[in-house]
Amino acid sequence: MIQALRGMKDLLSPSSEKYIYFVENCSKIARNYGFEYIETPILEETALFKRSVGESSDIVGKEMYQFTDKGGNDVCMRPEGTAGVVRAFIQQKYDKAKVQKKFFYYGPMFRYERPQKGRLREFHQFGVESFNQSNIKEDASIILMLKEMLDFFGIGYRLELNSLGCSECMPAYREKLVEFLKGEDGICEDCKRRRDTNPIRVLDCKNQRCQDIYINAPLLIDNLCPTCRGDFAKLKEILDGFEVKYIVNPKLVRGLDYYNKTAFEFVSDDIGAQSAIAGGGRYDKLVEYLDGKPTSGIGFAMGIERLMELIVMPESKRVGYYVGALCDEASEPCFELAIKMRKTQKTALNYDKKSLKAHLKNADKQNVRYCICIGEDELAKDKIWIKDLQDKKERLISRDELLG
RNA sequence: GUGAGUGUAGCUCAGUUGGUUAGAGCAUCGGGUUGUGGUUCCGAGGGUCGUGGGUUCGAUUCCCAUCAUUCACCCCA
Repeated sequence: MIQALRGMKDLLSPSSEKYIYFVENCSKIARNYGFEYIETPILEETALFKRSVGESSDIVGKEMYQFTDKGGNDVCMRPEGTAGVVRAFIQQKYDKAKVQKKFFYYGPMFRYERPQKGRLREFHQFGVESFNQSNIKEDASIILMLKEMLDFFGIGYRLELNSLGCSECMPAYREKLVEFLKGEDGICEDCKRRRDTNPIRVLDCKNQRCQDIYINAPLLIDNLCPTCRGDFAKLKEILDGFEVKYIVNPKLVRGLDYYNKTAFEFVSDDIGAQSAIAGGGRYDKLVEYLDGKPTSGIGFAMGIERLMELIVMPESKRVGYYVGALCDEASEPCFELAIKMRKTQKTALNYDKKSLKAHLKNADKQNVRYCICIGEDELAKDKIWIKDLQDKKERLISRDELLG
């Protein structure tokens, strides 16, 4: 038997219904905030991700679905959504036009990882990107929008906030941290490796011994330049004004290299170890890295599979019709009737002649509102038997009455 | 990539101290006298006990390998 590849899942009802419910409602909210739908290719040149996500990240280092296509191009299946949107932004020359643009997207992402709870090789994200909005109010409104989405679905979460600094303050801090780490030999092997590749990452190491050591580590939040410090204070002020609860986590780092300044993460305690349900932040240098004109950017992405674990669908009401024949002679009329009804109504049709009991059972199982049956009596009277499964009333009506 | 756990019916699982016809619940289908559902009662179908090898008179059970899957580390949404 051929089965789906490891870490790849088919999406069937009821999960598929939940997926649509999720993206439709998120899309609606995003549109209210002025975002427009964008779709970018799943396959992109490998260089795009190497330069945006960053070669130091594990995503690029070892998790990408990378291969050479038949034309000899080095290509990748996208591991995240931002890079492609930024590429499209530049390709449309919006950077040169200096226009403000807001996009939302959703779709599959690919990372070659070992699957576990909340982590698949093909997974789906819903994300937004906003360009040319350097005002800190945009950071705030994006967080407010994300909060609104999660609140809509009744999802519980914790919001963590940090500032990663900018090109003014970050490099100096990084050196300070590396200096601190040089004197600490008690840290774990992973942290020793990170010390060279991506020192900021040591701060969110899960090893308790490391964390004990890092209590004394310098924190970026204490080393911000005046602009970053001011913006971060302003952001907190706005969020306070809207009564958004958050905690400042000075050890929050984002996994992708392109982030600076505002960084945030929405975390849930109810879905296992992979607890980040949404994450994002500012990336004011990314457009330049990708050969565009200097353009600020900010966005976030949500892990749809992780969110779907937390969403409870509203109870579905009985809707539509079920049509079934009680005798062989009625099967043609039933077929024709159903086809006509389908022009205006959701109509389930059973091709087989069955007992009334069996049809009612089927109709009930399919959660339709009305069960229609045609048998010898109905054919003789040229009427249609219809029962409302909700209020249990039944009657005989004419064809025209039903279709009209 | 590392570690641990699990593979028995469509699903969730029981069971076999190694021995004849491997069980339950749910789901499916049929029926409970002549055409009435979602909560009933009765019945039926459905399993080469993940795959390959080894030990044994005999393996679904013990051993090894392999594959799949789950969880955790790593990483990240």
